[in-house]
Parts: sequence; structure tokens; C-alpha cells
Amino acid sequence: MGFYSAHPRFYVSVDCIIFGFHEGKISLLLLKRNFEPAKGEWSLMGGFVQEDESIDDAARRVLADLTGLTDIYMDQVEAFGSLDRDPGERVISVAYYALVNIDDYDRELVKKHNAYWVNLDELPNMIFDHDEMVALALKKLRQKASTQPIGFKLLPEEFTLTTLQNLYEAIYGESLDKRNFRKHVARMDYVEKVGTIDKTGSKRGAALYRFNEVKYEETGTFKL
Amino acid sequence: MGFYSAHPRFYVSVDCIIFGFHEGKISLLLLKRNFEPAKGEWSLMGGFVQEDESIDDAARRVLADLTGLTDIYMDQVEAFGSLDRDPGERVISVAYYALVNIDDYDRELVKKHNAYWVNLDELPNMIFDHDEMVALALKKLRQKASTQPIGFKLLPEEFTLTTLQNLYEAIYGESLDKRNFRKHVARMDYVEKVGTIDKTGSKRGAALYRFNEVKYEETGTFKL
DNA sequence: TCAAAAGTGTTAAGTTTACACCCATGA
DNA sequence: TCATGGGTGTAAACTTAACACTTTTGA
Repeated sequence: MGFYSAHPRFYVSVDCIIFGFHEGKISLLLLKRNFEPAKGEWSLMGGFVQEDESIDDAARRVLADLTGLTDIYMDQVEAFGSLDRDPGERVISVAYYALVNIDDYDRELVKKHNAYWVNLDELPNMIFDHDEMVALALKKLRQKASTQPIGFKLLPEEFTLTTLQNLYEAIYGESLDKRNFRKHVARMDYVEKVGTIDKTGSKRGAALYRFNEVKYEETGTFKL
Repeated sequence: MGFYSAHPRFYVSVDCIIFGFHEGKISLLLLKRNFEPAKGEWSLMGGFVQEDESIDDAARRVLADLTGLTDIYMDQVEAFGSLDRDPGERVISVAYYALVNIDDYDRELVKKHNAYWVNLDELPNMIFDHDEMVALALKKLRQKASTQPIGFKLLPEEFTLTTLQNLYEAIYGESLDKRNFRKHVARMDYVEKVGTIDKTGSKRGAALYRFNEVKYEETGTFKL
């Protein structure tokens, strides 16, 4: 007999705000629900926490179920616990955001879940408090991305400086000065020129760079 | 019959990191537990979420139970959901921090709970993951206090500039330059000179100031 | 040859930091 | 009269912001 048996227990779920970056835009991976409750409406990917997993593990599992991706950067947004946030039954939900390389996900799984990448500035209304979760996740992402080198997690291994700048412009929702931006990046010696040229974005071609995590851990500070 | 009945349910609790400021030091209100589990050890004040209250409401209730204080600034830290964080039974806990004016609390209630104000840099080891909660709360407080005028919530209505500086030194854990600090504050026109003098801190006396919330909301930005 | 993206420095403005002395008062 | 905390300004270092032209190349 536990100490706590006098107290009520609750369903606890996790909801994942999955950020991707493609062609200069941030997108979210959203479900067009073909299941109850709220069938036919848009929502975040979520799932119930199970007995044998931490809430962090639940978030990773839910992300993997939808995308096939493991070892993905995730950060907790916060817990949402209004009485009526889920009109069906009371559920306390913990929101997490994930940063994925949008080229890597498992298209079959995503299709099976009836999920789509939706551009940040074309988001539909979502069920429950999912809009609020997204808004707060974005705020946290902006905050964190400005002081920690997590933006690279949205990019492929190798990227051009123009792509990197487009990424940060998309995250902050404002345009940045090209020369000032490149000056900043030049000071980060953990952003290394690979030596190869990417010709897909322009005739002239642009130098490819790579984020060296080890070098960053040793010495780096980050600010963009 | 709900949609979710196949899923497990969990005890959900809230734990409160209660910050106060007194004589140049930040303190936390901690319980020396005279109840199970972990009787005899230090812990945060906590409580189980009930059926009829949101998690935010639960946090407010728990704070009020211990201090008698209502309408207090609280901010969620995050949800803690490791499998074994509570060695008794599985409990998912949501941590909140509160900023209280340390002169205002109900001493009877605090005594009844066997709680004490403990200086931040003399914290005992606490049960479960409460140390981790405090560390994260402090990090969030520092972050937030540097960009939003929440520090005033730790002070009485009227305060001297020296007190205000001591507060921010305590929050950041570093000393600040007096002249630079006062230059900053002078630019905040929502920090108003009351016109009266506080003679308790020095023979000469120091001008009293007040934070004008309305004026801040209209126009203000904050950065310290 | 020209359109399109890549790449490159300088200057002014603003912000941050460092620093030391006089003032008013009660004991 | 003196010990104590209150109050005040300036200059140097650094950071941020604004700004425009040349290069390369494939079509």
C-alpha cells in the first residue's frame, strides 16, 4: 500500500512540436487526425506516457513513432494542465520540441500517420491547447537558438553560409545583414569550411561548412 | 467510457521553489519534513494535484498552504518525470518557482509546517530531485530577472537603490558597479522616486523608490 | 552577356566597463 | 569628528549596425 493512495491519478501525455527547415522556411510536422478524438482536425503528434518510461522517453518514443528518428535533440517546453484542455477527459500534457533534419525522416511512417510538414506562417488552427504549445515552443526555440548552437541540428552535416543565414532569419522571423552575419560566423572557429563547393544553389557555387561539436565543447561560446 | 481508458494514470504533484530576499541574501523556504516519506530530511513544499484544479492552481494552493500568500508571482520551471524520482511510488512532479516578499508570509503556518528560510548558498541536500529543481529554477529566475522586471516582486513596495542593487547582485551571484547600476535604473522612468527618505540603512538616509507597474506596461523595456 | 547568388571592410553609433571622490548624518 | 553608507560623471574599449560593390559561372 503506497503513501499516496488517497490522491487522484491522471492521464499524462506528451505532445511534440517537431521543427524542420527546408528551402528557407521553418515547418512543423502536424497530424491531420484520422482518429478520435477530434477526427479531421489538425494536431501535434502526441501519446500517453506509459508505466515503464520517463516523460522524456515518452517524448522520444512518440517522435520515433512518427518519424523513425532516434537520437534527436528534444527540449521540454512545459507541462500543460488546465482542467478542460482536453474536452474528452482530463489529461495533463507535457510539450516537447524537437529539431530534426527535414531530409531524414521516414516518409512511410509519416504518411501512415497522415502527417504533413506545414510552414510556420501557414499554421492551421489546432485542437486543444496545441496552438499555445507551439507558440511557447517557438519562443523557447528562439531564446535557446540565440545562445546555444542548436540551430545546426536543423541542417544537414554540410551547409552553406547562405543556408545558415536563412535558417536564423527563419527562426527569428527577421532578416539579418549578410556581412555582419558572416563576420559573426567567422569568429566561430568551430564552424569549419569543409573545402568543397555546393553548386546546387548558384552558378558560382558556395563554400560548404560543418559544425564541429567537439571543438565547440572544448572552447566555444555562441551568440547569434 | 473514455477514449483513454487503456492508458495508465499517474500521481501528479507540484513542488514550489519559494524565493525570498532578506538582508542582501536570497533564501528559499524549505521543509524539514516531519512526515513520511523521507521524514527528517529537507525538501521543497509540494502537494498532489487534485481532480478539480489545474496544475497552476495546485501550485498556488500549495504556496498558500505554506505561506498564507495569494496573488503571488509564480512561473513553471518544468515537469520532472523520471521513473524513480520518488523512490516510494511513481509521481510526476511539476516544479514552480514563486517570488515572495519575505516580510509578508504567515509565520504560524510556516512554523506549523516546520519550514525555514534557508540561504541560497547554504542549501542542504534535499530529497528526490529537489536539488535539480532548485538549480533549474534559479537558472530560469536569472534568465527572466535580467529581461523582465520581476525582481521587484521580491522587494517591499518602497525600496532604496542600494537594496535594489543588492537584490540583483544576489540573483546573479556577482557584484555590480554602483554607478553603472544607478545609470541603468535612472533610465527606467517606471522606477519612481517616492520622495521620502529611508533612514534605517544609514545615517544620511537613502531615497525611496517604487516600481510603477502601470507605467512599465505602457512603455517600458527592462534590462539589467 | 547577363542574371543570380557568393563573397568581402569600413565607419559611425551605441553600449559596456572601469574607476574615485564628496556628501550628509548620527553617534 | 569621524565612520558609514549615499550619491555622482567621464573616458576608453568594445560591440552593433548600416551600408555597396566585385566575383564567378551557367544558361
